[in-house]
Amino acid sequence: MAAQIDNPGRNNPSEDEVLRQIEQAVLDHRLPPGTKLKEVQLANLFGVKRGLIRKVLTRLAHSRLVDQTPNRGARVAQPSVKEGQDLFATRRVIESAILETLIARVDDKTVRQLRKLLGSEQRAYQRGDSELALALSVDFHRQLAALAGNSVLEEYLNDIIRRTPLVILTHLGDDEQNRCRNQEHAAIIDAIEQRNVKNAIKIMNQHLMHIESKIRDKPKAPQADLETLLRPAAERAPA
Amino acid sequence: MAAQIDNPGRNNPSEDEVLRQIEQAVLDHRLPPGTKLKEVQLANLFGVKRGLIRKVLTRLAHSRLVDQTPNRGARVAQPSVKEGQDLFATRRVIESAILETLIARVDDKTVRQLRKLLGSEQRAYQRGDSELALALSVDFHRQLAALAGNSVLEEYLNDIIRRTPLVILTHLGDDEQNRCRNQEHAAIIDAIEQRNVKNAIKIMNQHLMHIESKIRDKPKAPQADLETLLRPAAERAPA
DNA sequence: TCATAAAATATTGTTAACAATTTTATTATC
DNA sequence: GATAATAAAATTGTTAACAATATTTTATGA
Repeated sequence: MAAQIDNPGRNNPSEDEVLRQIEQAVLDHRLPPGTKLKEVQLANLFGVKRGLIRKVLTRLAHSRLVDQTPNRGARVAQPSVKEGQDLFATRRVIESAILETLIARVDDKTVRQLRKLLGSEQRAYQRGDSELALALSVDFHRQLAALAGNSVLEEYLNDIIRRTPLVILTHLGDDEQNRCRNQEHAAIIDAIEQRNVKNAIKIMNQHLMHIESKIRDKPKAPQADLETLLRPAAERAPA
Repeated sequence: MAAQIDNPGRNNPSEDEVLRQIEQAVLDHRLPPGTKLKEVQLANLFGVKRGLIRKVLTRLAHSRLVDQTPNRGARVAQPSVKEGQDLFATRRVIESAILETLIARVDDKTVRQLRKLLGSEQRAYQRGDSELALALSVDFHRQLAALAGNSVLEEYLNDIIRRTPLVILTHLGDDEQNRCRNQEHAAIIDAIEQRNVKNAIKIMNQHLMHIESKIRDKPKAPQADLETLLRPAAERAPA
């Protein structure tokens, strides 16, 4: 776990700063779901007292990024398939509302801002800098929410953005196929520029569905019956 | 403040229980926005140690129900007008999505459940039991979310429900005019029964707009200029 | 009597110590 | 060598004491 947290022991970080760094480590896929978060270790890593870490873990648990079990400590959360599906479905609702709100108030400066961000994202992809590309693609969604100007929608979207990697990594793994498709960001900006709400929402939904549709219960391996289990090993079919 | 918290010193409540009781006091309009939440007092009231209260306050602050200022303690939050407007606008988005999801899966048993709840609510109104009526009208919305079956939407609606009284009490006061209109709950159930998504959403939006439209910046009193302020008192116009 | 400064009290923030529980390592037994 | 029991170590949970800060009360001077 130590390698996945920034080298933070330098300057006595605040509670908020520690919170942010752990969140960022989740977002960057550096802290996989299920990772045990030990208080003393974190306190040493960040150069803070254990009490501060306990506060941070409380907050992270309250946000569902972390599962806290009494006497067993904290782990990075592992959402169920159902929760993953619910999260993505809700994400479609929130992102659509953001687009609608944004388009009702958009101006040319806003569009230029978005295109500039898209440009950075595209260059990062071209350079093969996948860490930066990931960060910028996340920023794209954040920026839409910030520009829409509804602080509650923004808050919920940021919450969803923080939780999305947990779903993806838990159920699909860390594969570039499961990230934002960059060209869809461009198409969304085009639709925004054209003030075309319907089209923007349509593309956004496709954008999200390409990941969402893969989140489902995997077929369970057929359960061997008791008779099969009790047969001598030589007579069993290969597993 | 003591009178507004349940008599909780009896049985060593858990952290979650203390959290719930404070949330409920906000929801019941017993804890007005701006109320100072003193740690030692709360600890004595609930019969717990101060450390537990600090954890609860951290969680409440993280949920924006409470404002925590360093060295000055915690107060029940007082959302701005803008935040109130954003919250209601977001509520319309979330409630609409819940209705849509619910109607896609509704059966007769669900409709009966909702009608039963509505009946209790109507009887409370008729008896003039306004505390119970308030609680049941809140439960109506909660129930819609629970029955829709998307846990993330449910979570966000519950968050919104907890924060809504803060907006109303801060900006409109504790007036029965600013509560749910009971007949609109009935009309929403009718639309659900008819699987009429469009109509259900329309009524829900009207339901929320009757409060939302009152949340706005009040015109500021004209600011007296310096000349007026420096005139002898006898020559000043009445305030 | 009013305004200001000083003192006292209350409240919030932090900490290390200790208790309780869980996990890991070691030892004993078959 | 495998398993169970025991011991040791690690981790989480709780607490009271103390530090730091804010608020309230009291004293003093004009």
